[in-house]
Amino acid sequence: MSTSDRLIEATRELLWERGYVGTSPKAIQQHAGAGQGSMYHHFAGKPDLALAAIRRTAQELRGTAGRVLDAPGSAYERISGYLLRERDVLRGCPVGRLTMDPEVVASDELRAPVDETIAWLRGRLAEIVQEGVDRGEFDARLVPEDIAASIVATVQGGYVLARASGSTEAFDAAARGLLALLSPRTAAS
Amino acid sequence: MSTSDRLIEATRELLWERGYVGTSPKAIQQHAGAGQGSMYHHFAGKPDLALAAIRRTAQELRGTAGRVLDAPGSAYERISGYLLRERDVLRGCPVGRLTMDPEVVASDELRAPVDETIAWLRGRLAEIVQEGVDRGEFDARLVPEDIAASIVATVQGGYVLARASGSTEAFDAAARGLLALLSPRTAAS
DNA sequence: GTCTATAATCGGATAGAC
DNA sequence: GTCTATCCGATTATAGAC
Repeated sequence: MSTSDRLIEATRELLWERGYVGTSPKAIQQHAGAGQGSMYHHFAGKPDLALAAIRRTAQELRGTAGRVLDAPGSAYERISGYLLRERDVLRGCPVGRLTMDPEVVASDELRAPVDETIAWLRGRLAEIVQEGVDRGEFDARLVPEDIAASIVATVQGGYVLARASGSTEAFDAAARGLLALLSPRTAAS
Repeated sequence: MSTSDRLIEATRELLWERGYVGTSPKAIQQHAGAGQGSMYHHFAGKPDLALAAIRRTAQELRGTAGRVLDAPGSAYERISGYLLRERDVLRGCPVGRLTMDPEVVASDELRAPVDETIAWLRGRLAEIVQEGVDRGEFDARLVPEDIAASIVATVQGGYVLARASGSTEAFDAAARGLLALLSPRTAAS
């Protein structure tokens, strides 16, 4: 792995753990095993490095979520697969987390990959919900875009509940609750 | 308002806006119009002041949410009132936000009011869902604790979606989506 | 490409005068 | 109770040698 790569990876870790305001160039250099001169040779500064790290994290999330959502199965099964997929719940979402960072939100450049990733996820889930409606799995009165937003919000909020309590239990409860509401069996009661 | 109060209020604002790691004693003093000596006379330091601020914010949230949840009406109406109540969506939740702060989560003392507030909210919502089940408003197979977690997660995650896109639209979509799934009319399809 | 030196400002306080 | 002085390390770089 090149020095540049190690710097990006270290930044990804620290952004996930401590956010943008909580991450210093010095900490990045120590994690990457690189000196100051090295870091400023490869990147213009903290924002530049953060942008590279955020883009890579966003790309990775898209890949991981995409694979789950493209899996075979009914709409309900794929949504269930997304909600219940293995996660490092107590670490939170490496992308969603950035929305709580004042400097990320204040910068159009830093926020863009976050916005695009979440917009893509909502869009992909809306397509799947639409398929479910078309196949008669879900009530036709449901608005796919709204349900998609609820699904993504449940996951993002699930992280908040879990971190508040220090336990993954709340995340799982929120996911189960949403799935019960979405379940063809329950809804057809 | 006393100097002590002004310090707490300034800290509340800054914690909401920038989080714990992003808030410096100097910034607090400037916002409060107080000198350093003044701040360190009233509080032992940044963690002490933050604790007072977080407790006050938690208390206020409990009051506001409690009033909405204690309102008259069916279970669905009260949940709907909670989800759709007026909020400063793009600022996010002043309590939930703290769960993304590494130093808050690392401190049992600072995390406690956050944990208690969210646990209380989940409990109160679970009671309301249970009432809805008892009255036949909701499917009896629903697990009230799980649905309550989904409701709180939808709100907390709604803030994330809204801040990612820079628009309140996503929050509203997530709330509508969950309400549609919860709606006696839709569920009875 | 990487290293060390230097620097201005901030962070988070303590000490003591008033 | 509030103010000013002082302190030491961290932050976020830039400059120039190697």
